[in-house]
Formats: sequence, C-alpha cells, structure tokens
Amino acid sequence: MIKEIIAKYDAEKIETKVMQFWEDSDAYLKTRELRKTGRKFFFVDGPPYTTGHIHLGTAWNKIIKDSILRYYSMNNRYILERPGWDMHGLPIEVKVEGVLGFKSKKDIETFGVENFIAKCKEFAITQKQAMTEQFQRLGVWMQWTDPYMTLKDDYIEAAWWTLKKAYEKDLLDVGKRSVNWCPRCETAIADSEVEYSEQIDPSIYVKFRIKNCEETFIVIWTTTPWTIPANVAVAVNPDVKYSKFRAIRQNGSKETLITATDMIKNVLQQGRYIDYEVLETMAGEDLTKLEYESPVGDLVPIQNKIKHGIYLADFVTIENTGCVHLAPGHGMEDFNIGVKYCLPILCPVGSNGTYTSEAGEYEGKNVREANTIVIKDLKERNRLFAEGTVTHRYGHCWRCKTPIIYLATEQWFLKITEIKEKMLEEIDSVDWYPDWAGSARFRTWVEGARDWCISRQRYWGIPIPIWKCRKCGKLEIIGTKAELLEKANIGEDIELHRPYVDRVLIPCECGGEKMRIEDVFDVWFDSAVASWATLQFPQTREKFDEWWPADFITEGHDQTRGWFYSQLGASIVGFERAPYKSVLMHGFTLDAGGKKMSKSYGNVISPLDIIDKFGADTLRTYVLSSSAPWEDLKFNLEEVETIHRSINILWNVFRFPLPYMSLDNFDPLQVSIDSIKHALRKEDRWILSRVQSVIKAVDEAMKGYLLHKAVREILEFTIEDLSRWYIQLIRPRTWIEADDPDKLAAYCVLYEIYTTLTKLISPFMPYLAEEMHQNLILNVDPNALESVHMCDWPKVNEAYLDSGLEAAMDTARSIVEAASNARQKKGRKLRWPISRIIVSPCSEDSAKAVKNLSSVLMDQTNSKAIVLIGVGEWWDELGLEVIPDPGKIGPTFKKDAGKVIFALQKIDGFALKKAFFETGEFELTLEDGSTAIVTSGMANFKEILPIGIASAESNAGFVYVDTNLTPELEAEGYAREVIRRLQEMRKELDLVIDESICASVRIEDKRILNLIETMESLIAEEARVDVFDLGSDIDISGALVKNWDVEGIAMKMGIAKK
RNA sequence: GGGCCCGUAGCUUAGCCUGGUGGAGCGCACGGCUGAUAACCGUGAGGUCCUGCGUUCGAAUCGCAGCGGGCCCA
Repeated sequence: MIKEIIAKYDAEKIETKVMQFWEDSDAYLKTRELRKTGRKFFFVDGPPYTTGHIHLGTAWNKIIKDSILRYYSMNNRYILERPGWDMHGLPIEVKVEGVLGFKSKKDIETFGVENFIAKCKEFAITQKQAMTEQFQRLGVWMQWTDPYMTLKDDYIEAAWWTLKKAYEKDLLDVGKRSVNWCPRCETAIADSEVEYSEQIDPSIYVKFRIKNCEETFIVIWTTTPWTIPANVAVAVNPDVKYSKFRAIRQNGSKETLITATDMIKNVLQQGRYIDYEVLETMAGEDLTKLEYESPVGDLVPIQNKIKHGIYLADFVTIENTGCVHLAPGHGMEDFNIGVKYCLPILCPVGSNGTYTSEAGEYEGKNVREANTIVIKDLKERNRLFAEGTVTHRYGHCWRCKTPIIYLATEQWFLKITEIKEKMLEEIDSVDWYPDWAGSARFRTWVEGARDWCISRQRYWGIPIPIWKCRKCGKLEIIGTKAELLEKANIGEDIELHRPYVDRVLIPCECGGEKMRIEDVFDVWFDSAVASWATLQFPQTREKFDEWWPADFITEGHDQTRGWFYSQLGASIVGFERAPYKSVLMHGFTLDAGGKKMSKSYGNVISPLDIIDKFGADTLRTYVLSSSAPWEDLKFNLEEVETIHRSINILWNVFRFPLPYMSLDNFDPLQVSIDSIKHALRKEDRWILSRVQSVIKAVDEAMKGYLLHKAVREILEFTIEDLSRWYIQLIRPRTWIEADDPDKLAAYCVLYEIYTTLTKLISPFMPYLAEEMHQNLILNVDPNALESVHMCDWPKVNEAYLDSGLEAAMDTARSIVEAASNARQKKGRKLRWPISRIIVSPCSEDSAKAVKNLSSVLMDQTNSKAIVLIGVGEWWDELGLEVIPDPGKIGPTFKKDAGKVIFALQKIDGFALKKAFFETGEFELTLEDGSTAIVTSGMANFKEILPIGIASAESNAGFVYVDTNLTPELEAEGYAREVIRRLQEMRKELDLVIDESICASVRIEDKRILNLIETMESLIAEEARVDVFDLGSDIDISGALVKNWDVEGIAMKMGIAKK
C-alpha cells in the first residue's frame, strides 16, 4: 500500500536511509547482475590521485560518470566500471618526506628505502579509504570493493608488459636529454609537473672575446649566470643583420662589439655608452666563421678544451643582443642545437644542483647560489658588460616549489614522434564530445608532442623493468612477474616495488649479472595503462578480449595533455589502436567570480559541506544542470539553493496525492489507465503526452551527453507542468469522497506520471528516486524490482503523444495568465467567481484550443462561462473609439481637414475599421453632406471597455474579464471567504483532513449575512461542518475563536471538533 | 607569446550552428492563492547582448581586431 508522507523534504534523512538500503540489499551488485545479458559497456574511470579528500572538481567528475552509467544501465547495458586510484609518485613521496621531516634524498636512503616505501603505501591506502567514503556519499555506484590500484602487482605488470612491447617495437629509447630537473627531489620531472610563477633573477650581458681578432667581443644576454661555465656556443638568427661596431663611452674609452644591428641601441644603453660607429654589417651566416673563448676558462679547465663556435638557429629572437648563449647541458633548445651541430654536451652539475668537478673552481657550489660568484668572476675578468635584474615567469617543481633547472641526463623515452601519425589517425576514429575537444584541442596537442621521458630517479613508483648487464651492458626487459622470477631463478614471491625488485639479479649470457636500472616510471605512465590493467591484462586475456577498448571515458579538459594523451600513446605502443571509442571532455569548477579554486585564494568549496547542507541529490542536480559539461562551472551557492527549492517542489508534488491515495486505499495493481480510459479528462491526456515528450527530449539530450539539457528538461516539466498546472487542475478531484471514476482517473494518471518521473530522475537524483520507488512501487507490489536503478528506462508511448493537445494547453495557460492579469487590474481576487471571460482568438487554432479546453479555462479562471468570439471579429460589447491622425489628414484635405476629423470622430468605428481592413479606404460623409475618401492610416482605433470589464493580451488573442457582480456571484465570493477562514482555523487546530467540526459564524451586516445564508450547505460541505450556526447576534464559542475582517465586513468565527 | 573554450539583466543562463524587434529562473517591488502551506501563483521594474571595426537592407548570431576569464602549452 502506498504510504502517506507528512515529512517535508529532508535530504539527509532520505539519503542515509537509501544508502543503508543499497548496502543491505546489495542493490549495486544486483543491478549489474541483472544486465549481464545486455550489450557490454566498458567504462574506464580516470584514477584520481589519492590526496585524501575529494574536491568539487573530482566530485563533479564522478557525478557525471555515475549519471551516465546509471542511464546506460537502465537502457540494458552491461556495465564494467572499476573505479581507479592513482597511488604512486612524487606528491605522496613529498607528503611522507614532510611527515618524516626529510630534506633530501639522502634522508630517504638513511631511513631505508624499504621503510620509506612502506610509509608511502600506508599513506596511499589510508587516503584511498577516506576518498572512497566521500565518493560513495555522492551516490556514485562503482565497484568500490574492487577498485584498480596502481600500486598492486598486477597493475604494475600491465605497465611492465607495455614497456616490453615498446622495446620489442623499437619504441624505447635511452639517451642524454635536457630535462626539467628538481634539484631538491633530485629527479627529472615531466613538463606537466612544472609550475610557472613570477621570480626575480639576475639579468646580465656578457662579452665573449672573439679569437684571432683584435679585442672584439660578441655580446650575449642571460638570466642564468650559473650556466656560463657550461657554455659551449653562441646562436644567432640566420635571417637577421648583425653589426660589428665601436662603442664609445663619455670618457672616450672605446670597445669593439658584435650584436644584432637592431639591438645596438639597447646594448649601448645597457653598457652606458653614448655613441657608436658601425665598422661592418654582416649576416648571421658570416658570424659562424668566428670562434670565441670562454670568459671563465681560467676557472673551468674543461672550457679550454672546447672549441667555441657561433651557430645558426631559427629560435633566436631580436631581443636583448640578438645573440644567444648556448649551454646544451642546461636547456632544451640549447640541447637540440647541440645535437644538431655535434657540440659537446657539457653538464658540470650534479643531481642535487651543485657543480661537479668538471666545473673546476666552482665544484661543490650550489648553482643558484653560484649566480653572484659567476657575476663577480665575470666582472673581475672584464667580461661583464651590464648587470641588472628581471622579473619573469620561471618554472618550479609543482610539489616542493623549488626552482627547476635543466640538466642533460640519461633518461628513458618512448618514441612518441615515431607513432605520432598513427596517434593522429586514431584521434579521428574516436567520438569526441564536444567535437572540437578532439578535432582541435587534442589534435593540436598531439601534433606538437615530443618523445615522452618516462624515467624518474625516485622511489615510490612502478620500477622500470629494465635489467642491464654490469659486464656487457646487455638489456633485458621484463614483461611480467613470472618472467622475472623465472629468469632470475627465484622461487619465492616478491613485491614489485623498490627496493625488492632492485635486489633481483638476472644471470647474463656473458657470464655477468644483469641488474635493474634504478629509475621508476613517470606516474603518468601508470594511469596510461589503466584500460587494460583494470581488465587484469596481462595476467589474463579473456576479459580483455571481451571488453577492450573502452566504450567511453570522461575527464576534465586538463586531461587533453594528460590522460587522454598518455593512454593513447601507451595503447598505440601496446595495441596499435586507441583504447577508447568515445570521450566526453568536461570543464573545471571555478568560484562564483570565475576564478579557479585554490587554497592560496581561500575560495575552495568542499563538496562535503554542500552535501551536509543540501544533500547529494541537490549537489548532483546543481552541477549537472548549471552548465554544459564541457564548460567551466562557476560555483554559485544561491543557484544551489534554487536547485534545492526545485527538488523540494518535486518532493511536494510527489507527496501531495499520497494522503488521498492512502485514505482511498488506491491500488494501482487493480486499476490501470486502460481500465478507466473513458474517465480521462483532457488535462489527463495532456500530462500523459507531456511526459512522453520529456522522455524523448531527455533521450535526445543524453545521446550527445548534454546532461544539462536532460536535467533542465525534467525540472521544468516537474515545476511548470506538474506542480504549477496539472496538480492545480486535479486538486478538486482528489477531494471527491466517493469511489468516483473521475478521481480514480486522476490517481491512475498521477501514478503513471510519478513512476515514470521516478525513473527519469534516477540517474541524476539517485537517492530521491529510490525513496519514491520504494513507496510507489514496492509498497504496492513487494515482488517488483527492489531498486529503481534496476528498472528499465522508460520508453516513449506513442499512443499517449498528442502534440496538438500540448499546444492547445499552452494556449489555455496563456489565457488563464491573461485573465489573472485582467482581474488584477480590477482588483478582483481569484477566489471570487466571475460571470464570464471573453476570448477574441487570433487564430483558428486558438479558437479550437479554447473550445476544446473550456472546462479547464472555467476552472482555472474561476468563471461561469467562456465566450468565444469568431476569429477576426470584434466582441460586440466593445466600443471602438476612432482617433483621427491630423498629421496624415492635413496634407490631403488641407482646409477641409477639420471637417474630416470631426466626421471621423462621430462615425461607427467598426465600419471604418472593417473598410480599412478590407479595401484600405472609406467614403466619409461630412457634416455639409459632401463626401471624402479617407485611407487607412488616417485614423487609429482604441477599444472602449464596458464597465466592469478588464482586458489583457494572451498569445491566443485578447482576453476580457467581466468582473461585474450579481447577488449569486457575490454570495459565492463571500462564502469562499468564509470557507477559507474556517479551513485556516481547522489547520490551526491541526485537525485530520476528514474530521468533522461544529462551527459558528456571526456576521452583523444583514445584507452579507443573507447572501451567505444561501450558501450554507456549500460552506458546510467544503469545511466539513456538521453542526453549523450562522447568524447576526449568536454567541461564538469553540476550541478556537477568531475575529476576521473580510473585505471590510467584520466576522467572528468559532470552531470545535464535533 | 601560441592553441582551444567562454563572455547576454544584480546573479545563473536560453537564443548563436541556419542573421529578421533578446526569452527564462533566482533576487527585488507590488498583488494574489491557501488541506502541497516554513509550500505556491500572477504582475512589474531591470539589457552598451564584453569593446571596436567590417560584411549585410538588417548582426547577440557571420568575419576581423582587441579586452576579460578558464585549461593547456611556450
């Protein structure tokens, strides 16, 4: 039996209860089980990093995923969607280092890698647990008991297997490259791990003395003096003019310099020269013949062994001096030029950011601290041309904020440049939502991609499975744990982390021993293999063959260069095809002002706080409805409150009929819409049609992942059509006491609508939907499907669709609004009946709608009749005033204009208007008997409303409301006022709906009393009055007595339980 | 500096693809309703459609340039 609900919407209560129900009933597992025969749908969850707390962005991300998966599940898709956790990497290492008070890698070595790894693992697992609970609270249904975790051995094997594939396909490369390096973490870091921020650095101009030439210097500019000891060359632009010129100081001293011609002025200013004289102008090309000597050769002996040349490079811009200092060991572009021209890659800096012995006198000094020393040394050697500072954006380690340096070190690479074409090809075979996410954004990124440095010199990560012979240097790439154990002849199981795998040695054919290289993987490589790791590949092939590749993934737009990219690269390496078939790119959460949320701004909003206040359904509905998925979401608390109110309306809509249904023992299993078909009213057919249209619209929206449109459609239907219209229309029917077919029809329709609506909202508001399902379905039929999420998604019932009726109802609503507007103009409350409203329709369709829905119109306008005028005709009770336009009449009629105007004011406006409408002119008889032809435009018209009539425009045409009272109407009006007061008093006494009362009403105004006496039975019936005492001088008593002022008439009323 | 996206009422947004007098919701003001009631409805005020230039008879809509915001890159 359907249960009455008195409680107002209490999200916390509902959601706690439903969560418990899901757990007790194993609803999630049963739902998946139920769809086992359905078409497979493989979803791969982009693994959030285990930071310990979810934020609004990760919440939105999971909410989008959950809603889409619930929708697919109801559409009979068999879903696989293990949630994932990204648990390795520097962020956790840095956190743990912080907890343990470590400063550098040495501390870790002292503490013991084994101990350190154990701490990292413990930390990651604790954080994962906390975040799991938070995601569950959002109502997200995933395999929380069996997530994929990047720290598990089977996951690690997936990464190993992929690397081995890369090796077999010759896509693995090793070599010196210039990489971003964090001197604190002592590791290479990815481009994506570099955070740029403003920083003040030295800005120096340095003179390099040209060899075999009389005291001539080429001038370069740099912000990193510490790289001067590693300088090996200078780059100039091939398309730029350079000059050799004599610079002259105030005191007459001179110096011969080489810079870009256009930079002479700047250089002179920097060096405080006052004049110059160009000696020679040359192309960049000409400079390449020159050689120069290091300014610090006496301090860095290795510099004297290097031949310092000048080379051409397109990247050189006309800034500063137009000559660029090249240190291939300390810069990306420098390195590339170095490789191109086979320059020595001098890198006299160690992993901790201090100079090595190669740096001669500088050995042991920290590079950033060495800046001032280098400047001083240059000055002493007369090689410092100018000195200053510059504020610019500089890269920092995203975890520890240390300024990065570039180091040329030996690293491992995936040769992305070799598979780029294939990657671009695969992008086209993927469905992107929105389209430009793939066709523009992702494509551009991949086109510019470089080889991927996958090695890191750290501890907490997937060990790179490369074993190298200490004797002959032969490599062995290991693909699985079994392979490792076998090749190393180890019997017992080991964990695939450092330092355990580091201890495993593999005998080499040469008689030597292969030992693992020390590096671990870049964490981006971890998640890159998620789509097969989550299928337990390579441990088993079965699931992989069944499910892979993913049908769908969705992540934020930052993942264009992140997970969308890393997965594609790894998948081309492993399988030569994209690992996903469709991708939805979603936006970022910003604060209400459109700024990004960040701890330093203090504008971070926690999803958990929102849930505590409004519930998960409100948060979900808010984030889903407020903007298109791919647009950034400006989080606005007022809008959350608005959504909460909307859901509250949904709740009120839902609970409104329950007391009546319960009272009447309404059993939906016994009565169906078919069985009471004959009793369906127009409005019933209308709402049934509307709900079909909503299903259609939601399906259409979901097809393109337009979740915002889907949710808005449902909310608008609920508020506009259900709450504001249909419920208002059927309220009187629910009060009918007998077992009336009219009432039953309304119940059946409501029941049909609600059960459909329950399913429609279930992907988006899973808790509320479940609560409604439990009452509407399970309380009626204990054998029904336990959870709404197990139900099939509603199918559009074409038989109920009636677009003509939907349009007609729109017309009717517009008329009711206009009538309400017109009433207001005359101050006539809706409670007071009116004799008639008159509609002058603007089209045949409107006229038809009025005829068709006249009962609805009478009902909602509280009028006794609807008068329909013919299309294009005038309501004959209207007067029409003719307003002549002298501006038009004057020029035509000159001196007779006055007579024409006078005549126009006297004639029948209707005839004139008709003539204007039909022929455009009218023959006017003037006072003196003569005639004049007036044409349309010479007069305007203004309608004259009869007394007591007000008008307003609707989209069906003009609506006139007759507010003139008759004694009958007045009697009913006052009666309604009395009923209203008695109802309010009943309420105040908290009476049960169908409880009878004794009531007494004293009205001293005789005329009003007489009117009301004619309505005594109506009042008694409406207010459930059994014993009714009405008079002008009676005593008023009861449990509650009140004095009222009804439209200026004093009334005293008393009521009591019978 | 580059790529992509966004900019419409105080706030959140529809309309933009396919040019023809800009629509909602929230908030505000006024009025109404009343057994859904700490709910609800109506009316009203409120717009340089980010700016400028161009195309066009006509631009929120198309093009170009700029400004502001976001993500990514340099």
